[in-house]
Amino acid sequence: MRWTCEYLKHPHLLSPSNLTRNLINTYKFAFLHIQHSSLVNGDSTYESKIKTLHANLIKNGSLLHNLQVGNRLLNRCVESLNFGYAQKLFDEMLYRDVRTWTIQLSGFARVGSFSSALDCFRRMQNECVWPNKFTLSSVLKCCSSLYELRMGKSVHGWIVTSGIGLDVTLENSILDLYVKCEAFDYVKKLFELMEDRDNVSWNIMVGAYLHIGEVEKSLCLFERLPEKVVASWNTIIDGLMKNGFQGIALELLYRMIISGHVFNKVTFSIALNLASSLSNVELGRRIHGCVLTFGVQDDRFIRNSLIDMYCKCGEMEKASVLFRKVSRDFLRMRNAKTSCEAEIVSWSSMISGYVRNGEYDDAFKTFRSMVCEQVGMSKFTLTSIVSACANAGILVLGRQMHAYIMKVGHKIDAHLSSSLIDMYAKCGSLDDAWKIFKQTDNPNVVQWTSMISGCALHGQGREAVKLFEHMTKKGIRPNEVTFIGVLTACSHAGLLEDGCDYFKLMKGHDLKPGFEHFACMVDLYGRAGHLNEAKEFIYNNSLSHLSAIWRSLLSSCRLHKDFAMAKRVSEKLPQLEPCDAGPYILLSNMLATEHKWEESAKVRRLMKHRGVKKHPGQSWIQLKNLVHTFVAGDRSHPQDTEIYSYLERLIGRLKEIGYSSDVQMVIQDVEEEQGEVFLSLHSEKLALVYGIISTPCGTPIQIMKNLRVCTDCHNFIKCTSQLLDREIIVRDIRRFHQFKNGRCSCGDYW
DNA sequence: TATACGCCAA
Repeated sequence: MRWTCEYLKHPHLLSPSNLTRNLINTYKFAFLHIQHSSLVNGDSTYESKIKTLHANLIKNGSLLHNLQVGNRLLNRCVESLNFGYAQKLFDEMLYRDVRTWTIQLSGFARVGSFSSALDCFRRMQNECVWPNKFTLSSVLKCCSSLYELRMGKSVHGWIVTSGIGLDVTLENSILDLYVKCEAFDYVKKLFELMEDRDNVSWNIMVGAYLHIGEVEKSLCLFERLPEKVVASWNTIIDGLMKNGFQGIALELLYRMIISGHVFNKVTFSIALNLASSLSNVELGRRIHGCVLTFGVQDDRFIRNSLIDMYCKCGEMEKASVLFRKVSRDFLRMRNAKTSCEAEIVSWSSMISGYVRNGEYDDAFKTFRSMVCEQVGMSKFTLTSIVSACANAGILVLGRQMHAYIMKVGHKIDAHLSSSLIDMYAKCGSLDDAWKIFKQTDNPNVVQWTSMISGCALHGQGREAVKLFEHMTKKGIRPNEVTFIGVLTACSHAGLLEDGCDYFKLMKGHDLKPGFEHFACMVDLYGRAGHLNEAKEFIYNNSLSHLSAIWRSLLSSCRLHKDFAMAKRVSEKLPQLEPCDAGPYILLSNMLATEHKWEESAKVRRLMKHRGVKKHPGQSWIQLKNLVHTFVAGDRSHPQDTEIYSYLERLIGRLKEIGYSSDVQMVIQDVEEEQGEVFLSLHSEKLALVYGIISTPCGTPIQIMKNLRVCTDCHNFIKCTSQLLDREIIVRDIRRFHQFKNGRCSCGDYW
C-alpha cells in the first residue's frame, strides 16, 4: 500500500519504459488501494484518486499503449458504477481487445441496462472483434432479460458453428434464455443433451418448473437436488411465493435457516417480498433487523425491497424514512454521472406505494420532484402515476400525463396502454379508453380486460359481453381478471343468465374461481332479486366465513328492501371482521331504526373498546386545476357558509318536486359518520353543491367518492339533475352514475 | 471479466 502511494505522488516513476510486468502489478495495487480508501473515506476521495491516476496514466502514455492497464482502470470504473467516466475512458483507449468490450458490456448488464449492453455487442461485431465465452454468456443474459429469443437463438447457433466450444456456464446461459422466453421444448432438449450439469443447471430447471406453474414437480426436483446451495433455496422459495404458496414458502424459509444456510442478498429480497405478500409487517420488521445485523442495509436491491415491503404493508412513514436516504444518494451520484437504475426503482416503489395507500397527492408530489430532479423515468414509474390519475379520477391530470408520456417519447407497452385504458375509463371518458384500445395493434388479454372492466364500470353490460365474445373468438384466452370484469358487467346490467353461463365457462378455460368471482355471483343473484339463491350459493360454496360476501348480500337486501334478512346478515359481520368499522356502524344503525337504542349504543361501545379503525368517507371534485375534498359535515372549506346555505335552500326546493330523505338508507355500509351526522351533510352532497355554485348553469358536474353512494344521496342527486337541468356524474367505489333529467344510468341498481 | 435465485406497473 505504501508503495502505491509513492507512485501516486511521483508520476514520473510510471514512465513507459518501466512498464514491466512488475509495474503492472503495482497498478493493480494502486487500484486496490484506491478502492480501499474509497470504502473508508467516501466517494469523493475515490473520484479524485481515480482521476489522478487516470491523468498520470495519460501523461506517460501507458493508458494508450498498454491494454492491460487500460482494461484494469475501465474495470474499476465499471465496478464502482461510474459509467460516465467508463464511457470516456473507453472512447479514449487507443487499443481495445475483446476484454475491453466485455468489461464494458457486462458492466451495463450488471446494472440492468441490457439494451445498452446489446448495442455494445453490435458495435463490437461491426469492428470485427471476436467474442469470447465471457462476452457470450453476458450477451445471452441480456437476451434472456429482454426476452430476445430470436437474437438468443442466433447467438446459440453461432456458438455451435463457430467452434468456440460450449462449456457448462455457456450452456446454462442458453438454458436460462430458453426458460425465460418460454421455449420449453428447447429447454428439455438442451438439458437432456448436456454433458456436464452443475448446481446452476439444476437450479435453472427447478426455476423452469416453477415458471410454468408445475409446483409439485419443482418441489420433487428440489428435494432430490445433489447439492442445495443458497440459490437453490432462494429459487424454490421465490417460485412458491409467485405461485401463491406463501405458507409453504415460509416453511421452507424456516427450514433453510434451521439447516444452517446463511442468507445472501437475494434471500433478503425474497424474504422481504414474502413478508409483504403475507401482509406480515412483523416478519418484515424482523428481517429488517437481520439486514441491519448483517450490515447490508446499503445494498440497493435490499433497500428497495425494504421500501417496497413497508409500502405494501401500508407503513408509508417508515418507507419514506428509508427513501430519503435514497434521494440523497441519488443527488450525489447524479453529480458523478453514475448510473442509477436502482434509484429509479425506489422512486417508482414510493409512487406506487402512495397510490396503493390512496395518498394520491403524495404520489403526484413525488412524481413532480422526480421530474424536477431529472430522475430517469421507467415504464414502472409512468404506469404507477397513470394509475394514480385513474384512482384520483381527475381527467385533466390523466390527460396531462398521457401528453407527458408522448412528449418524452416513451414507448407505450402493454402495461402502459392497459393502464391508460383503465385511467380514461375510471376518469369518466370511455370514448378515450376506446381510442387507446383501438390504437393498440394486437391487444393482449390485459388490454381486453381493461376495456371490458371499463364498460362494466360505466354500466355497459352488453357491450362488455360483446367484447368478451370478440376476444375469445380471436383466440385470446381470458384470465381470472377478465372474468371478474365480465361477471361484474353482467351483475350491473342485470344479465343473470349470461353471468351464470360465464361463471360455468371459467372451468372450460381451466380457471379456478377465486373469492372475487364468488362475490360477483352473490352480487349477480342479489341484484336480480334472487336473495335466497344468493344465500344458498354462499353456503353451497362454503363462503360463509367471508365478510365481503355478506356485505354484498346486504346491499342487495337494501335494494330489494328485505329488512328481515338484512338484519340477520348484519349481525354476522362484526364477528367475521372485528377490525372493520363498517359492520359495527351498520348493525348499530339497523338497531337504531328499530328504536333499540340501548343495543345500538352497546355495539358502538364494543367498537370503541376494540379500537376499531374507521374508514372515513370522502368525496372530491376538481375545479380549475384544484381538487376540493369533503368529508361529511365538513366545515373546513373556505366557502362553507355559502355551501351550507345553498344546500338548505336546495333541499327545500327539491322537497317541492317530491324528494324526501330516505331514513331507511342507514342499512348500508356508507359513511362512518352515519347516524351521527345528518344525512343532508354527506360528503357527496357538499361536493355537489360546491360544484353547482362554482360553475355556470348547465355545466356538467363530476364528483368522486371513495365509498358507495347511499340511497338518500342517490335520490337527492337524481332530483337535483332534474330541478337544475344539469348532467351530474358520480364515480363511487363501484361504478359510474350518470344523472340526467331525474334518472340515473345505473337504473337504481348499484 | 461470465451463467441460476431478488425490488417497481395493468
